[in-house]
Amino acid sequence: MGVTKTDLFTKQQNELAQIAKAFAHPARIAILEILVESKSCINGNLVQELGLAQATISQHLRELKELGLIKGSIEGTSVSYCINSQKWEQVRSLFNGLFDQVADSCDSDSCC
Amino acid sequence: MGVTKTDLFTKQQNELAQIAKAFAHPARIAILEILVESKSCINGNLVQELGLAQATISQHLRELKELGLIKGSIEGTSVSYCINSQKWEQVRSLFNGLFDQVADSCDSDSCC
DNA sequence: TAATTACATTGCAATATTACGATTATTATT
DNA sequence: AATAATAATCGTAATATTGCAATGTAATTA
Repeated sequence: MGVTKTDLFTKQQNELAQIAKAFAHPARIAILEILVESKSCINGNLVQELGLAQATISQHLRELKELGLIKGSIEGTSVSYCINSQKWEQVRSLFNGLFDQVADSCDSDSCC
Repeated sequence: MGVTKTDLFTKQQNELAQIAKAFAHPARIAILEILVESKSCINGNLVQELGLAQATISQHLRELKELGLIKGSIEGTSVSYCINSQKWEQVRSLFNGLFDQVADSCDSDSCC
């Protein structure tokens, strides 16, 4: 029904899925990459860099902000966005927690 | 319009976003975790483990298989699924490629 | 061969996501 | 205060995703 049955899953599973959604769109990946590179914390010239409308970018930024992956601070008439490196580390270990499990269980060649 | 403008982004950005979608649903996370733990490559008793209908699980399995994250082999009347550890490593480094960029650029406290 | 078992596929309804034009704040400048 | 600049929000259309009942398919067993 297009509605995820969150109650069937653990808190961690739901959390990881929620975060993964942030990465599940190329525009948001692009935004994150731009913010990472220009650590000077750029604002809405994202509209120029990417070819999307202002409203669309703003929407993606909000999603990233709601998940805590980025922070935004008002800077004159514009808004300065940047990576929230603390959250970033959390997310990294959330993913690696899953990734590493396979590495652990596959040290021999017991996998198919 | 609900349609992603893939042509605006790089191949890598689209690829990472595509893979991230695999992780963007708790049922698929749960499935992957179960397959990781029971490296003996379990089949559709997933239906019992998770509380979803058989058709729903099958659909999630197909998505994971199409992305190459899991493999399935016919085993009598049932199907044995397991992690594709080769692809798994690729995915891990795809994500870490992004994650590490922040670590690199934030060694001092130049971030906001 | 008929019945059974285990999955995959199809078709559909409900909800979510993506995108953008238009409008509405908010702050800065004149 | 009026204007400009910048970005958030609203409303809406198009498409995607999630979930399941029903049906189809392939291998196994009686």
